[in-house]
Amino acid sequence: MEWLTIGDLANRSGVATSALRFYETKGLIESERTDGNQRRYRRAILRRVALIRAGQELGLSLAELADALESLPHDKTPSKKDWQRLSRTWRKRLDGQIADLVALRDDLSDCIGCGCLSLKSCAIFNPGDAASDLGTGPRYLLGDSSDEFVKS
Amino acid sequence: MEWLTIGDLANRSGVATSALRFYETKGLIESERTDGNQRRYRRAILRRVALIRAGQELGLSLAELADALESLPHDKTPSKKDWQRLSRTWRKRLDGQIADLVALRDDLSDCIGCGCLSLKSCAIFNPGDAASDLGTGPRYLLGDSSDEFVKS
DNA sequence: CCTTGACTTCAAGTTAACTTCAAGTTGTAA
DNA sequence: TTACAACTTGAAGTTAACTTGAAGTCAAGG
Repeated sequence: MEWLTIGDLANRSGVATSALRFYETKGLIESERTDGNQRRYRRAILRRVALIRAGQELGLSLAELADALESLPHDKTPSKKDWQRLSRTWRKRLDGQIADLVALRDDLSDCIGCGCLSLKSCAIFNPGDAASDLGTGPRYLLGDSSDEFVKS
Repeated sequence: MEWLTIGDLANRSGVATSALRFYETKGLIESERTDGNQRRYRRAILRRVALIRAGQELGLSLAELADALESLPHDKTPSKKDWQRLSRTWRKRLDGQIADLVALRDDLSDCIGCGCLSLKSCAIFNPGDAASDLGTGPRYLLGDSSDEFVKS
């Protein structure tokens, strides 16, 4: 089995054929065509698809992945260097994500203890250090006069 | 300032007025109306909105949040008990998320070391324990004859 | 040769979480 | 009382990552 059909690739990778075609339109993968215009894939494509799924699990968008995979050879298995460069970058990203979540958890733990009866003193209600990469506007939740608390 | 207009709330919470109206259609928040049909919010709404944003940062969908906030009083500040129940649930969720990411990182670290020249032995390429909550289909990436590796 | 499953393209549909727009109404400061 | 910002609703638009459907073509076994 020198070449894989799109069905073969779908079975082997666990990714739907529709998704594979979609990836191709996005420039994430490439294919050769038969005389009858059907896609045929080199076997190295399996690794590439695996990388895409792994990257997605990391939270990368397809656009970011397209970018990251740009630097890898399309036609053959990436070299050790290729892979190390990529995996080190991804590891840093993971470290960051973990750190953010741990910080959030610590804040939340404090909150459980404090009963969280004041917006002013509660870290959860007062981001600023939090992961604000998705935010649209300012997130200042302070400034309330405190008489609205203490109610339990 | 007994009642907040939607503009006030937007400024204080950092959430756009359009989003606040949207939250209302989703049943996440409530409002009274003036004679002229404009929304007026109790000040306790601030905490509720803050909770929504905090929950989103945790990765909860608005639907899940609507569910979680169901159990909290709409009209007044939640009691210490209310809050502790919620925050403990969320903390568990966070713990899980962190554990998943740490596992992924450890796998990735191994990969950096190994140069990752074999799909068969690499944990990243062989999920199964990985967070498969987003997946659509099976994810078996094994079963390649090994002659496609060792290339660097 | 013929059947049938696998393949092709392109357009439109899906979900989440909003935003934007249009057209009209309200609230308030001067 | 008048100007004008802020408010109202409902519909449509946005982005990501795909899926689904329609209508037609290819490949391989019998």
